[in-house]
Amino acid sequence: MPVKLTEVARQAGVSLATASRVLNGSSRTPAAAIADRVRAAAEELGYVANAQAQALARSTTGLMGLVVHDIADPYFSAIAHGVQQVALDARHQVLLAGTDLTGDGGTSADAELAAVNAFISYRTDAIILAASRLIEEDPRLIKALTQYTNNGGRVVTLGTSSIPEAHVVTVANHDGAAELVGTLLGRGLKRFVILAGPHERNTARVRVEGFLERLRQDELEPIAVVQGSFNSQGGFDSTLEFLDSLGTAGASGVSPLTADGDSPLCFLAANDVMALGAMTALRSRGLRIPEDAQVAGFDDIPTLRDHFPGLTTYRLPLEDIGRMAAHLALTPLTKAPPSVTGSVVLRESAGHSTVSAD
Amino acid sequence: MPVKLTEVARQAGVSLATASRVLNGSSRTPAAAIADRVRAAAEELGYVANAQAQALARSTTGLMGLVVHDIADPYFSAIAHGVQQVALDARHQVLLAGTDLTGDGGTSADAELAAVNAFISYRTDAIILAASRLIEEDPRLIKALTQYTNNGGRVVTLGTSSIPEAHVVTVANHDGAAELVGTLLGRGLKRFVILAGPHERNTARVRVEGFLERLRQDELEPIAVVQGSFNSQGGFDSTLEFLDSLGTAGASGVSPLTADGDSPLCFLAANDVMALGAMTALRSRGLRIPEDAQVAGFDDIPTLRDHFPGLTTYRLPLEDIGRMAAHLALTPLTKAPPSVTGSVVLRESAGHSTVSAD
DNA sequence: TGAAGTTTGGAAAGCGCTTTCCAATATATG
DNA sequence: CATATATTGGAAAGCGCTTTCCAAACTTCA
Repeated sequence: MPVKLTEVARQAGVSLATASRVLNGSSRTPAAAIADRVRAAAEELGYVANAQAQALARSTTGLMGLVVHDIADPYFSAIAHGVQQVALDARHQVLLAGTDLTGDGGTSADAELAAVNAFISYRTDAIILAASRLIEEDPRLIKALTQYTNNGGRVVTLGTSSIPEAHVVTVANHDGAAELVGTLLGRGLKRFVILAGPHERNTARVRVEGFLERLRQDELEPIAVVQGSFNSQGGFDSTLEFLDSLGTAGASGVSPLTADGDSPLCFLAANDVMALGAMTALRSRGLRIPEDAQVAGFDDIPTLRDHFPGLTTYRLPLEDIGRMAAHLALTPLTKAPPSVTGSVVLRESAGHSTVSAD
Repeated sequence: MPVKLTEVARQAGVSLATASRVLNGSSRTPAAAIADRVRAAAEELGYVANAQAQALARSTTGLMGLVVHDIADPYFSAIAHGVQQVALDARHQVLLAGTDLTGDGGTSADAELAAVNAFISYRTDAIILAASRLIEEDPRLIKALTQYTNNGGRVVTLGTSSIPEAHVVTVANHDGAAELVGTLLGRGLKRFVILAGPHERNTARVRVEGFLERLRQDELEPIAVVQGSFNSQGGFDSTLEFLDSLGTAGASGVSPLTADGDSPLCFLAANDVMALGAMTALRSRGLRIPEDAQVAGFDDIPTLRDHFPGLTTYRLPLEDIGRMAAHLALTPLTKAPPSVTGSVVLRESAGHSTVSAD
């Protein structure tokens, strides 16, 4: 039903080949007079090239697939934003899929596999896996992606992954976590509760390891490590769980978490949204931040800008990460594979102007 | 390079037609024995159908295009999330574009046109325009979309639009704004500053009109209407601008905004992110919320869950809106076009437990 | 058992482009 | 002026599928 190149060619009185050459970027450029006629005809008829047909003929689609976990999570949407920028510059379209949507009651690994298969089916030129990798990759995923790369597809992952042939944007999850703890230790904090994400998620696990390692370096142990889902609710639930586990033991004073002389208790969350959930939980129990309890996150998601009290965190340049991933996805890697580090950002929620560090 | 149907057919010892019929959902189902052979061959070779070729042959792509403004804005990512859910159920892939990315220094209207043209080129089965409409639609956009719908494409917009043939998800922007103000008035608030979004954006404008109309109904006028961009920064800047415009006039007490006996000043923002920016601005001037100034937003974006003080707002079921839009995009509208209303959510930032309403 | 009806698999014609050859014309060279 | 060399437009062969016909093979029923 849409007008096709044949019609443009007829209208311009040229052959199909000529029309194709002037309209859709070929190495050969027909004479100016002819070209103008073709362009005029296309304009008049409102011709829009059929990208599907072009893809079939060119065997490249101009598509790039992006797999996130939950696009409504600021972490992922920031990355997606970065990806989009590069895609736009490279005149590529981005196909988006989320692994939090498990249509048929499957796991998020199933959702990821389904997304990847869909992308492969659409012959995307590249696939960016931004949803955090699992410790144990699904063999079906590996198989599909291996075949994909063998066929010329490019795949990019964030952090590290056990996916062969994947280009990876290395992120300082471990070292950043350690650095964050180091800074907090330097500000006099000593008592930590770790709000860990799901253990099978690499990023979550690696960050927690970074926390623990740095603590060990100072011969410290966290008071508790609570596992929770990798979102606000997870931070909220874990925090409540921890508070409840204290039982009536600490129900004495205004600040049940701080015995006299103790440094304040600090919750280290595996990411910012968990930290925010934790703050909400603490508040719901009437605890003041940072006086009664402190909180630190990881990522520095953009929405933190308007949070109060400000969340101490480790800043990752999320949009840059998205951009790098997209670059890696599109261009045959010239320089060394990118490695991203961030920096500690101290805000009111922890280590900023604590009682002990002032 | 990827294995194709011909190879599967050969391997299974059947014709191309048969292989196609068993693998890619046809109305005709070959005999069970044959079908098994074909499936086995496909599995063994790792066959993945080429969606581009299918699209060409079937003249339907299974794609749906989603145009948002800024995917990193929680408002849009919530909607996108809803869209994704329906797309997944309908086995469609979603192509994402953002109008905040203006590659070649164009306007966001240019970006939207480019996105729509790209979607048309990829022959998406439907296009959802979630980026807020302009008062004055770009004629090129209208032309492109009209041709698109004439060719069987479906287009969906949010709010209202002057795009002919578009299916629209009506949203209670006006009435919701009025209701919100009504509630605040009922709680004793009388003095308002409106943080308006860009006037050319329909949603922003309509909400402000709702605010104004309800005020007028009580023979009230806002103290000021400040224009700002439709994001956190816009709310921040507008608020500062307003505060500065007060000059030294209010620099006397702790709470320069409230003369004795006055009800507190309340900032009405055209959306939540602006409201959050406003709160940040107020805080930066040492003003307490809600004691010194109050704030209300619009949307109830999911990230509000963890904000403190809680933002009073008008809750819109954003994911539902996304879902509805996607439904409208995929199925030939059976019932009446959907109309979405929300509800006022009172939180600490305004009208919740104000001095005057307690 | 034969005619009519019903399945079932396959051949081949597209779907809308790109691109390789080819032929024709224009330009340069001896 | 004839020949060699660029340049340019067009015919046609795909790209990997779907789907319409057809024909062959079975059923069914009188």
